[in-house]
Amino acid sequence: MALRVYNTLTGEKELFVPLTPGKVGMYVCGVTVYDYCHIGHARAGVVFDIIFRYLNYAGYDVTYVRNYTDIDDKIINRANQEGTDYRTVADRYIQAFDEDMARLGLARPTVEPKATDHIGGIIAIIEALIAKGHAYVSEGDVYYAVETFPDYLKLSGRNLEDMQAGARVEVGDKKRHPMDFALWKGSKPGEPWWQSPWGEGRPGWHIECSAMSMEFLGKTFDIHGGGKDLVFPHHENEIAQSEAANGCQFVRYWLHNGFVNINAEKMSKSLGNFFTIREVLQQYDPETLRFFILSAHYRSPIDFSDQNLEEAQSGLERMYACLAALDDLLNREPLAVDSALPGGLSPVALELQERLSQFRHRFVEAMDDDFNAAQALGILFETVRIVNRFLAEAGDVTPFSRSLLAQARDLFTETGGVLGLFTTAPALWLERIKAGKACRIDMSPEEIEGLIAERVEARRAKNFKRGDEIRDLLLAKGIQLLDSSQGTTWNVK
RNA sequence: GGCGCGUUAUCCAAGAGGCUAGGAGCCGGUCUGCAAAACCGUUAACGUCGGUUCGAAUCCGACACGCGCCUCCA
Repeated sequence: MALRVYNTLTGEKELFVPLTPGKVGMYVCGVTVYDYCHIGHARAGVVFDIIFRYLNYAGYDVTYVRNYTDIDDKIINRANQEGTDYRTVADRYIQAFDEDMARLGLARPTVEPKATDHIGGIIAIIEALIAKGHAYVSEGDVYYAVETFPDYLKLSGRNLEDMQAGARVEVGDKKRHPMDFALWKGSKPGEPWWQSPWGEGRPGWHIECSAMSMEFLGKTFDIHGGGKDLVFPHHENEIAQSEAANGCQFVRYWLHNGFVNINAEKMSKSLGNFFTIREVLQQYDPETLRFFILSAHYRSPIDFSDQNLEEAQSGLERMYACLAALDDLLNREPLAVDSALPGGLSPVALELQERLSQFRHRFVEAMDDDFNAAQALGILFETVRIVNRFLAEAGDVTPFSRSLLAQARDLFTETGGVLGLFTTAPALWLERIKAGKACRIDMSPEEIEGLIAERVEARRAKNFKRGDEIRDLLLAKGIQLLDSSQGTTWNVK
């Protein structure tokens, strides 16, 4: 099997063939830095993170570019509101973005360019477009003339007439066609500006991505990604700019991730139904959020809700608990005698051996099918079950069973590396989850320990009534007692 | 209005002509003084109506419902 990806441009899954064998150039639209990132940004970040990781895993030498758009109307507006300058606003939210993405465990892209560091490249493309008759100057602004580019709207599969039918496009005097868009905007007093052949001004939205992708990846490159909402107008306009300026294909494979929904509706600023990443991370572990995102295919919509996050956490806990059990066992000394001759293996051991031998192949098959992480997680879960079964049956550890379990552990580490999971020592992670939940109760650990001690006494005296009373009392406060042969511990439900 | 996507069991969610997806839950078991937790086992589904086919969740058509883009958006 080979990697197949869904290409928005053709509307089909296609065999992935890079421009240069063994190498991949990938550009993903980052963010406009004027506010904190929300869960939608988290999804886009995580989705393209695992695409990046998987391409690396598959042996490609990947150049991954993810930009910051650090000059834009919204940034200027924000700066004006605060009585500061655009640079202060942009730098603040670049830093916030970096913090959020780091917490989500994203690998750093190869390059993370800023639009304002590429004004020269931007101006060069605009000049080329004007020279070729695709753009025109109008009162200090420069506009792209969409009618000069026959392929316009090929990505979103529309045509100019349909777009205008129900369109809410203002017909400005400055534009020749209502769909024309700004490449360069003349600056008003007090606004940031750069010197250009058309006077003082700043780039429009879209052109920065054409400039930065060309700078780092060339005129034609393999993968361009972003959220579905960028298909029109952003990516459509990028195509128009780059292909008209360079006279060659811009991007070979267009990949777009689906939205994050709240109650089956798109999360968006205008609807006011969004959660920032930092808000959510106050309540949920970052890896839980990542796991939640990976539990659905990247192109499908995903519904953000407490129930779904709780379920994600349960699932991830199940995996981590298995890993913790594995680690625990692997840290023990195996028996010297190797009783388990292959012919004498138990059915469970045989099944585990069989599963492990297929594991990598099945994982790759899932990921090769348009990065189907949800299916890959299913394979991990199946392996967890068989490992648990083996663990429950295995008495003493023999060198042979130990090698099987070590193999399982290595496979989890390997595939976890692709999915960005299992980055924490399992016992530590489980402990952290427990501690996080403990913050929600209104009882001190001392009080709890005191009651547990009383209950131990009562049970020793066969006063089960009192013992159960204490148990119920604690449970009512969300504290769950865990009795074991080693004694009683507790956690928060 | 134009263009596109989706509908899988109680819930979340893969799959895309014949092959156990998976998770959470329910139920049963192991454990326990009884429970809980943990682990194991188990259950059930393809929106409606037609069509193609030996065979349809899967392909085709119609319909219903939901959603998205067409304004800034990941």
